[in-house]
Amino acid sequence: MSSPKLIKPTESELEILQILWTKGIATVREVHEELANSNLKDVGYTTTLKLMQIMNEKGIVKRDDSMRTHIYQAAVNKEKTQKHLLGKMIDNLFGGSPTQLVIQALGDESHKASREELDKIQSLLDSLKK
Amino acid sequence: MSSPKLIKPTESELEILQILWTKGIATVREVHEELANSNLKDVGYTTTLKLMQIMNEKGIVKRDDSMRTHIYQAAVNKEKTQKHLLGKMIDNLFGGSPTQLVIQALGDESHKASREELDKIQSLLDSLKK
DNA sequence: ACCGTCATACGAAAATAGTCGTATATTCGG
DNA sequence: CCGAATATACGACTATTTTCGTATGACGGT
Repeated sequence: MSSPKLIKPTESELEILQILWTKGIATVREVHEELANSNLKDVGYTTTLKLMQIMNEKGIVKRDDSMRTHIYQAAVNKEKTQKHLLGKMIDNLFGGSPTQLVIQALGDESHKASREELDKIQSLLDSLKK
Repeated sequence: MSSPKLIKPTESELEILQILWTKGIATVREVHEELANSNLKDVGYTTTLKLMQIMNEKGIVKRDDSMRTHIYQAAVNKEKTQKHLLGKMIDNLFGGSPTQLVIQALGDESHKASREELDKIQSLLDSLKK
């Protein structure tokens, strides 16, 4: 096995992971600001800090603590994590059928796919068919 | 608002909901057996019972308790719930892009879509394209 | 009528997640 | 050198989820 880790980030952890995936590396302060600005999270600084410390213990993130201000980065692969959680959702919500999930996702009115995206899906579909 | 309920079933609750969505109605015993047989859940009977009682309090399921053995059924719509949680996942994990989610889902090795399912997706895709 | 089986109710422990207060150390401007 | 600002560490409190033990009542066979 290449990846012995069975990661299951919590919702808060996912919010942090997203930021790290986007920024590559970040300090606690940066992540905290990002959470505060961009969206739906209004917690104290030490809360974010604690979360990231725990994520570090779990191995979800890595950090460079050679300096006073520690530098964090994601330690789990974005695509792998997406796949893993998606697989769980397929099992938990769609009876193991990815097709049902795909149909619901494509039919989601509030997340419409563009023509371009549809084409992208089409070519993936083509390659799966052969 | 048609649906004032913001339902957010836990993972265990989703497992139970799935069974109820499939069977239509079921007793605690039936749900419990199903959980034990079909898959990844090995808990005591009273655990399942308690879960379903809580779900009843939350309004996630309804029950007919006019008889000694109560009969349960889902009180939340399957498609609505799927859509709701899927939308959350699209936002939380895929940056709001359902396309990325679809691609990951179709590429999931452990949940391969059959030829028949691929055709189903194809026709949905066709109708979206026009 | 009695007993073993099966049902629900209920309380509460155990596990997990999220929150923050406070202590302490480092840095920097003056 | 001193104090304000900023960093991490750490313990603890709260809430939620999951789990089960035990009590109690109903049913069915003998």
